[in-house]
This record gives sequence, C-alpha cells and structure tokens, in this order.
Amino acid sequence: MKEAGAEQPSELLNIGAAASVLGVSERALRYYQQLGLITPCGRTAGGMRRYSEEDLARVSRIRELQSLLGLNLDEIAIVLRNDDRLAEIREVYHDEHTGVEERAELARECLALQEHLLSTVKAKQAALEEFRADVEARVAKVRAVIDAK
Amino acid sequence: MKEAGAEQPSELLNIGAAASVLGVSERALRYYQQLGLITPCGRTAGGMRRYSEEDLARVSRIRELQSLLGLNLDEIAIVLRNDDRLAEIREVYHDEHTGVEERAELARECLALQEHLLSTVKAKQAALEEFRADVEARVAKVRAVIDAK
DNA sequence: GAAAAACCTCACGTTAACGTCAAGGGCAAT
DNA sequence: ATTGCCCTTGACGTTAACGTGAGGTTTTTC
Repeated sequence: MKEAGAEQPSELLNIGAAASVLGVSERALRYYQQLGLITPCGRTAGGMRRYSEEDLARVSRIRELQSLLGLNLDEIAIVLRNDDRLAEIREVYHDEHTGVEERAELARECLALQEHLLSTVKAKQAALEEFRADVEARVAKVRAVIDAK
Repeated sequence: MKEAGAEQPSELLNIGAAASVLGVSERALRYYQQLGLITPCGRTAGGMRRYSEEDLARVSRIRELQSLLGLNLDEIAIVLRNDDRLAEIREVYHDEHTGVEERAELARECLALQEHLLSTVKAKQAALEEFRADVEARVAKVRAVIDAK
C-alpha cells in the first residue's frame, strides 16, 4: 500500500502540476519566486520545487490582486509581506518573548495596512458600481430601440 | 468683451489642456489616436488637435475600461466601436433608408455586445465582493488580536 | 538500467503602453 | 515681426511580466 489512513499532510505538487492546477505558467511561478512573492514550501533532494496547498493559495492571491485590483507585482509584494506579518503576529502573540507594547504596535501597523487595502477595494467597488449603471443604461437604450419596432 | 451669452459650443481644448484636464499624458492621447480609439473632433488650420467635451469623455471611458476592467487597448477598441454603433443606430433609426429588419438586426447585435460587457462587469463585481469579504475577515482578525490586549 | 518526461538554471526575446528626445512649425502677446 | 511657448511628426528607449529556447539534471516509467 502507498499510504494508510490520514493523509493530512496533503500531497505536494511539483511545478508542472501546480501550474496546471492554478492555470498559470511555470515561468510565472518561477518569476514570482524570483521576486520573493512565494517560496515553495520545499524542494526534493534533487532540487525540484514542491508546492503545498498553502503555496497554491498564495499564488491565487497574487493573481487576484493582479486582476481584481490591478496591482503590479511590487505592490503585491507589499500586501503579501503584510499578510505574512499578520500570520506571524498571531503565531507569536502568545509568546512571552515579545513585549506587550512591542507586539501591539506591530499589530496596529499591520491593521493600518490591511485597512488601506480594504479602502482600495471599496473604492474600486464604488467605481465599478457606477460603471455598471452606465452600461445598464446603455443596454436599456438599445432595448428601447429594439422594442419600439 | 471676449464672449457674450450662450457659449453652448463649449470651448475646444488643445492637447496640452486636454491632457492636464484628464490627467493623462499628451503621448497617451496621441497613442490612442494612433490606435484609432479617438480622433479629436478637429484641427486648427495649422494642424493642431482640438478636443471637444465629447472627446474628453471618450478618453475617460478608455481609462475606466483600463483601470476598472483591466481591458487592453485592443479590447477597448472593440467596446468603443460598439458604443459608436449604438450611437449610429439611434441616429439612423428613424431614417427611412435602412430597412426595418436590417436595423433591428444591427440593434440586436449591438445589444449582445453590450450585454457581454455587462456580464463582464458583473463577474468582476462578484469577484471583488468575495475578495472584500476576505480582506474584511483579515481586518477583523487583527482587530481581535489588538482588542484582546 | 535506459529511455522519456519533467525539471533545473541561465539568458536572451517579446509585447503593450507608453516615455523621451530631436528637429522643426504654429500661435498669442508684445 | 519677433519672442517664447505650445504643438507637430518621427523614431528610438523603457518597463513590467512574462515567453522561449539552450544545455544539463532528476524522476519516472518500461
């Protein structure tokens, strides 16, 4: 048998599989890594990249930030770094090493960045809603012309 | 006096003024023209471009299609051509020259394209809404961490 | 264990959407 | 009519985000 019972650790994918699952090119994955946006969770002894579920999610996030918000990869790097800090904060928060004020400050800084992102999203939504009304008006106009046959 | 009463024809702008009003570069305006996206409504005797209010609106539309929907200029050209057809249809619709079936067909074709654009917008809105929920969840998480001081 | 498939790291090529001169012509004010 | 600014048309340069081999290694399959 290959594996028994719990396969919780979830299978890792090599770059070809990851790319095809995500619908991106292998080149793009390597490029994102080169820019420091993702680092596959590990490599084989021979040096081949292995991507975890979490890695894939991160790449999806990159594409969303690209297509939905129109951010470039430098801007995305900032967002991702902040995401990482958020995770780190939650990880370390119950740790005794960091001082109370120290980590609170970190968290506030993190919050500010997340809220900035949120406001960007909201602005885009508002603009899109206006744009949609515009398009719907056009559709209505054509409909009127057609119905008034 | 420079001008009296109704200034309905609205002043035409030359490229520098147009660019600064729109917040785009002169180069971009010339480039859009080169691609056939806009043609300034006229030129001076000496060959200088004059932009009407309508021209400016068209450029705004280009930028919206770029930034909101992430379309490239080729795709934008298609949308704009369809906008033009819509205007043309409305113009010509009460004309006796075109046959009833002929113009109805034109209108339906136009409608299809506008609806396609609308569905693109809606898809983007849905995706953005989901994304926003995600970001808001993150914000809530950081807040929780901070509040649980 | 040997061939085939997938992967590795360079490194140069490509495309879209402009930016940026260069060399001149137009235009409003003086 | 001359000064100074704005405009014109080329034409080459730039940047981001990959694409596309080349030449060699690793993994898988038979």
